[in-house]
Amino acid sequence: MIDRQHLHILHAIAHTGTLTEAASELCLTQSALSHAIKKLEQQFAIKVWNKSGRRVQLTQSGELLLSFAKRVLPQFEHVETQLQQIAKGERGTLRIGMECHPCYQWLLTVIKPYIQQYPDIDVDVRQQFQFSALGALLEFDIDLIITPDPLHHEQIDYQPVFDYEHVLAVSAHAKLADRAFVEPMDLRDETLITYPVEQSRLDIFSRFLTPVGGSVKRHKIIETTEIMLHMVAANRGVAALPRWLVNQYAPVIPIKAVSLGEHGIQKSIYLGTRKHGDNPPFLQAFTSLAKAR
Amino acid sequence: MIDRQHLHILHAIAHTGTLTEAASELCLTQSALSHAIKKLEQQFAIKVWNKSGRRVQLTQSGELLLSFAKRVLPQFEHVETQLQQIAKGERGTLRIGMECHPCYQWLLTVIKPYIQQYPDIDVDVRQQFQFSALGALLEFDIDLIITPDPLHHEQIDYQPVFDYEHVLAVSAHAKLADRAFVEPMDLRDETLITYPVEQSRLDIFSRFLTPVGGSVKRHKIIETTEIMLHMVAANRGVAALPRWLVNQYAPVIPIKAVSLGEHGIQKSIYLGTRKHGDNPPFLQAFTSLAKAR
DNA sequence: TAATTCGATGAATTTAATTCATTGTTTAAT
DNA sequence: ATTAAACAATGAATTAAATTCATCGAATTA
Repeated sequence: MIDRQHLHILHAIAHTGTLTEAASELCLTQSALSHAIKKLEQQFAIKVWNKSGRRVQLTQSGELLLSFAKRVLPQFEHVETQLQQIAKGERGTLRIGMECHPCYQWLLTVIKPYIQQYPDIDVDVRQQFQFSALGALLEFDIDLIITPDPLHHEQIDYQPVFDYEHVLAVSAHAKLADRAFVEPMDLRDETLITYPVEQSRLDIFSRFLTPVGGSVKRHKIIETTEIMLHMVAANRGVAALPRWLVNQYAPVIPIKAVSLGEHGIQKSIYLGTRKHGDNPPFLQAFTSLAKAR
Repeated sequence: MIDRQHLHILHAIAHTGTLTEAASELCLTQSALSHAIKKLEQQFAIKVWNKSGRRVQLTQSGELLLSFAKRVLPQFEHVETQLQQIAKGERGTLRIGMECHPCYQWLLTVIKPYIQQYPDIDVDVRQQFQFSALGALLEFDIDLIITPDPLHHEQIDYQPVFDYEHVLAVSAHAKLADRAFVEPMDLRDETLITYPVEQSRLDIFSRFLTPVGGSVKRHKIIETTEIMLHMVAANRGVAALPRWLVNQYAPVIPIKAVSLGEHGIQKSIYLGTRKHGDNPPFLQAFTSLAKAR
């Protein structure tokens, strides 16, 4: 079997002309090279070089191997450089799984400075795991999940990175728009618009309506934030969303944020990572940057 | 150092999914793969895979190595195939050194059937060694010399492949044109045109003039056959050349062949090869074909 | 002609690769 | 819930391979 070492030997021979010099270049003895190539020659029943005087002269097989060596050895070196960059955290792909729709807006504000600071790190945001990113994290398909609902798991480490209030988005012209906050009973005759998530993971149910036996008139599912907000603005329903998100759209879409209950629903965005495994350095860098923000 | 074996391991892992299966594919134990990659990991301070359940999941480093393996392993296999072809004599370059100008004409008639019979053998005819091909043969720069002058050498084996008569080419209108043969004395007042070779290697001197103390009026050096023949036709001199060569040009250039001496000078074209060394099988095939012709 | 340089080679040695035997997990089956 | 089977990791033992050492012979240089 042709081995990388054989290629190194051929290469060294080619530009020194003698075994002895080539050997010292490779920090080996002349004997080692001679034996190594002899073995290759026996394996393939070829000659790699011929003695010509007291130098060596490559045969056709030797020239073939040499040209292969010149082509392929730099590729090995390149891959090794890349591995070293990965080891030093200078290169890699940060694979992020998103589990919440509105988190994306927040994520952008973190990614922007991150990619400037780490130009050789590819950032790969995957939204297809929207509702089951945990499994993907455990399967090493992603390295980080961003979620407002830190489902407890033995091997996952969560860290809060951003606090916000979960509020009710209502049309600026709705009768609830002037209220300082709403009570569960106020939603009895409203249409509630939510993302397509199981009800137990929607805070407006689990932390607002369900505890006091409240309910809504209708429950409508919408996937995209923008359409959801336009529906709200048109007074076709209300939606529970982060306050910062509602405020961000308020100047362009006539909507208003109203607290859910007297004290509001306090939430956080969490970053989830595997406790064990090979978390690369640039992942730590990302979480640090996210927390500092 | 990344080794070819590491790439084989990565490749096997990738399409089996488990160390155990990959190991049996490579005719090794699971332990061997584990140790081999562990060493690589330590060397580069990386992780190549992570355990995910009881399978194994490649990391980014692992994927990098895998894609490299997929790219480079086929190249190794290709080169090995080429080496085997060389070993079996199915592939190679027949490097021929020409030592005589007129031999080229003869060579063409041999090469034509040869390249049809051996389509994977490149034929490389080098004329730059015209007057010192022997050294090139001993230095392994060529594998075969074609020469009418088999300079004896311990390590060179000569075989005659083509007999011909060395004749004097004269203008069709010259007074010597009607002679059955010329004597050395007839050249006393002639201009002799030869190739630029040392005089001792010119048969007209060594086998015709010098033995009887003959000489010529002038000795002119010309490198190319065509010009030489035109000079002869214009009666500007005479030249010693193979009869078949003169006859070949006679229909288009007004020249005539006259024997040198009553019995003529009989010559042969020889093929010279190294007695020892790595003479490839297709070289033997060439000499056989040349002799059969 | 002698001294030097170089590659080849067999034997000895060192180094590296591989296996063996075992452990701890994970998954599937009972 | 328990057990059994499948799997990867690991340290120690073993085997295989690479490398060196010590010479030799051939080629070149002084």
